[in-house]
Amino acid sequence: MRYWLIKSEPYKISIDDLAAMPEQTTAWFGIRNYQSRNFMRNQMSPGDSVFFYHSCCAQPGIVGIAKVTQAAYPDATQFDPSSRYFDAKATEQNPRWFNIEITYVKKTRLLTIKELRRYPELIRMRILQQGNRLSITPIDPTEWKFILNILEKPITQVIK
DNA sequence: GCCAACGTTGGC
DNA sequence: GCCAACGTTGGC
Repeated sequence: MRYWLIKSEPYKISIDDLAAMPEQTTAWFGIRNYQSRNFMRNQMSPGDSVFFYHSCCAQPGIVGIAKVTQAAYPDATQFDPSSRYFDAKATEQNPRWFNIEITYVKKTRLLTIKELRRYPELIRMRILQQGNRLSITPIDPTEWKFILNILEKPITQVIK
């Protein structure tokens, strides 16, 4: 049982989009970064918990919680020449890219990256490191609990 | 829109 | 296997 943070550009798939999907579930396809692929293929498994993060938008931050509901399998878009995620070097026998599936759990308040940076307990988070661009990052169990705790408190008690 | 940081590609 | 060039990410 592990913890993760997954970035999504809300104009592609927002937390509301995820909630509106059939079964509130989607394949997390289109990841074309080896480190993120390896996390999915080697480590992510059903039952893992996920912070859903909006990036590349006016207010980047954590917006909800999801869970992994399907272990990694080959990403179908790599075989589809009409897809922007097509990869000519991938074959059915030797797929290069994988996706897991995630399912909506709940929305949270917006916990912005700006706010995340204010907690010394979170300074080691990957997404807060300079230049970090990984769209899937592991979250330390201690950090997970810390963030959950922040999310449960009224905002007025958290921000000075 | 800018730009720093990083990953990937490809010539050698 | 090096490394320059290029493309992408993502906060601001």
